[in-house]
Amino acid sequence: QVMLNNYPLWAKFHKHQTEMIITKQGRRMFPFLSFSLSGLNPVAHYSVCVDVVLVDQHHWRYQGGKWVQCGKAEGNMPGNRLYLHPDSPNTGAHWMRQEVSFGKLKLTNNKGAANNVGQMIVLQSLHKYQPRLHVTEVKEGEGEEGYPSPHTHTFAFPETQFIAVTAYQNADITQLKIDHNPFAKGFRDNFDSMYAASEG
Amino acid sequence: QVMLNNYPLWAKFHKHQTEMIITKQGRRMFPFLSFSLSGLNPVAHYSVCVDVVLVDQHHWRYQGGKWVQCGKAEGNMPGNRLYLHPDSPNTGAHWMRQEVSFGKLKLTNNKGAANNVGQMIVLQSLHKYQPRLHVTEVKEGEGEEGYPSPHTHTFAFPETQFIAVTAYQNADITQLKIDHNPFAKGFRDNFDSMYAASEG
DNA sequence: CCCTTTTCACCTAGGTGGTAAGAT
DNA sequence: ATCTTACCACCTAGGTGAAAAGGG
Repeated sequence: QVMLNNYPLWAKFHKHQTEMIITKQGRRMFPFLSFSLSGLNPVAHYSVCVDVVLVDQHHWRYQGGKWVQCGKAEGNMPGNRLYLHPDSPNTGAHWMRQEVSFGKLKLTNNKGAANNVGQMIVLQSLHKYQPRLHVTEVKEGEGEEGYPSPHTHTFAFPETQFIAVTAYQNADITQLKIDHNPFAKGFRDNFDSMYAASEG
Repeated sequence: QVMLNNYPLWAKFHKHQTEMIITKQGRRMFPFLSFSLSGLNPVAHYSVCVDVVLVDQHHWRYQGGKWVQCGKAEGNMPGNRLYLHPDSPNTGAHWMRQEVSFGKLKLTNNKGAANNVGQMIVLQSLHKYQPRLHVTEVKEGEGEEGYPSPHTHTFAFPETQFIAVTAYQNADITQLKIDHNPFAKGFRDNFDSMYAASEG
């Protein structure tokens, strides 16, 4: 009923333990979440959103080339952890017509950014997280859009788990980002050598 | 109840008879439509949209430095002329909180683009148009969003009238666009001379 | 002849990781 | 010592009018 798009890429990152940068002004995820939905009622209305929850109750530290647990996580986290898909609410037909992507979702460590509800997800650095997809049927007149209600279906793909960081720890992850994120093209080795080769 | 933002700029263009470029792939308006709404019920739901209607039934031609009428307009125009604000539907509080802008609205002469409903407004070159703002209270469960219903309020500002063109006719209009549209900065005279002056 | 389309250099706007400085 | 922030060069993505080419 729900498929994770770009699964092979997610799997490559997951094999090395995915890291996602968080900044004060907010940083996009890469890879970003994208799903294909099916089995909805084409004429019913749904809201679709993503939230991000702690996988465990530990700090993590990158030490000797490995991620290791280290002490307890801090108490209740302040800040928003829910991101409503900008198309919400919309019909089942709309959600099934094309992939449902969260390319503009941003992660931040700025607790004050909780004001921008629906803009950024507030996380804590060096904690491990699991993004989840929620598909909620909205019966018109049932209060505000978006927040998971009794009629919500929730989906979580372990391949999308990540550790929030303020700087990359594992060089393998850095290289995967550089190789696959178009905005990091400036850091690709092959980029210069393409032209260097054609000059000889 | 509705105010046209950036009125002084619109007035400057209007004094010279505003022109708006239309292209196959769609061209943004400049200036773009932006309104401030007040007097709505903060908890009621509204859809907000813009449409563009013919001002008269004539072709226009730019001749001898003046716009002159010239023959009858063509019959019924095919294609979409309605642009739903991307935030629609939303609460009165939302619409009143900040200006309601249509900066991404695009104008086209491509009749086949009528597929992209809500993306582009299809117009005919060398005809004079009046954009209109529609604010529709949406009672939940009343069919689809957006199209003006019996409970719609409509507003039209004569200062926003324009003639659709595929290339600018009046050099005064071209200069106003260059002077005020940030994306046309490359054509501003002052741009190079700023540096030239500081070299002496 | 008049109008439209295509292509271009030049911009705005903003997403990358690297790096060095700052904070604890 | 470890983690965070600010700034940077370098990229993607796409909005400008000019000018030349295309079309009826």
